[in-house]
Amino acid sequence: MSGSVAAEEDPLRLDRQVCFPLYAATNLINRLYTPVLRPLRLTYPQYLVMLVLWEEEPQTVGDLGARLHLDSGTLTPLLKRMEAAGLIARRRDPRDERRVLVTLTTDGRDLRAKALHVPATMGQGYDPAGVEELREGVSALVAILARHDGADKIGGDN
Amino acid sequence: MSGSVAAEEDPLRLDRQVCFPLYAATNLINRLYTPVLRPLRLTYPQYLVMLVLWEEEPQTVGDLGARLHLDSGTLTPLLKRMEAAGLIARRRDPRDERRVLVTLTTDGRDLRAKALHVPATMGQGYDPAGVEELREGVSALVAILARHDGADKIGGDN
DNA sequence: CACAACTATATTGTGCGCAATAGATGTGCA
DNA sequence: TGCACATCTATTGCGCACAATATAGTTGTG
Repeated sequence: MSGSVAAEEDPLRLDRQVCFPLYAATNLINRLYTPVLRPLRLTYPQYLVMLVLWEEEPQTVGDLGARLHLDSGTLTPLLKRMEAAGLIARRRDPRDERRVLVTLTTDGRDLRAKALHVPATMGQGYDPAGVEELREGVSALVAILARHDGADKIGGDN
Repeated sequence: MSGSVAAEEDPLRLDRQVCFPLYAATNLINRLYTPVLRPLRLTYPQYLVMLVLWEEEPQTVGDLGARLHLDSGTLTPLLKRMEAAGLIARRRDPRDERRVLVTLTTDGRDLRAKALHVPATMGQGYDPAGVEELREGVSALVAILARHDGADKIGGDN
């Protein structure tokens, strides 16, 4: 290769990437959640929707998308599967027929009790302080990324 | 909600989750990479495969999977698309016909020059020290998660 | 040599995730 | 009032991501 020291700073090396560990961690976490969520008959994204609905009800598809950073192309079929599973109900908002209100069924509300152990089960064996630090760091990144997401439709350089 | 102070420590609150910001960041990043990688005719996972191959060649499907934490169910069709795009070649290892060796084509090697700007483009506007700190934190998490991943097939408690 | 156990990749089926687009409803403004 | 424009959800097409399974190849043991 080149003899220059600066050439050693190869920006394309996999272990220089920030995004790759995030990508890998997400895949690995998803894989670890799967067996824990299987008894609840939930996938990880469905679990996230339940977390949001357990906090507040009803929510529109747009509300859920804003909270989870997902769009209708992802949420509509996912919510239909959850509706078919009897966890939620979907109906048009009579005050604004463009909106779809998502509410929990009794089964959906009852499922919360069975989910209470999930965070503890998943968090087992990790240093709580380290995890909290990581959560804050990644959350800050999400806040920045979310500002850029879709921003180019409007302003430009925010 | 409840009057109890302990009840406020709801483990199911979305903003208590560590995994959700990781999930959201990954989706947001993927969305931001898409327009940058489009001129290279690469998706983000395909870009990761190219990063690995630009570092070393040839690699088996298993090598790529170990490096990226993906299995053949994901890689096989992805690699076939990259082969159809003329970026890589796949052939059975004559020394061990079970293995498939993945190599770059000339086009694949040449693409590296066009990819050199990608890290700088994506990293624009971020504090390098903060990014590096985050990278180390998430990488450490990946290392831990990877130990658990598939470990239950063998030992049990690592 | 036989043959069971193991390894590596491929296939199948399901569920995201998103860009692009469509279609229906609401809003503002002349 | 009428009509352009914006908003909200749904649909389509494609590419992951993975569990479960299948298939082909290799190795170890007798």
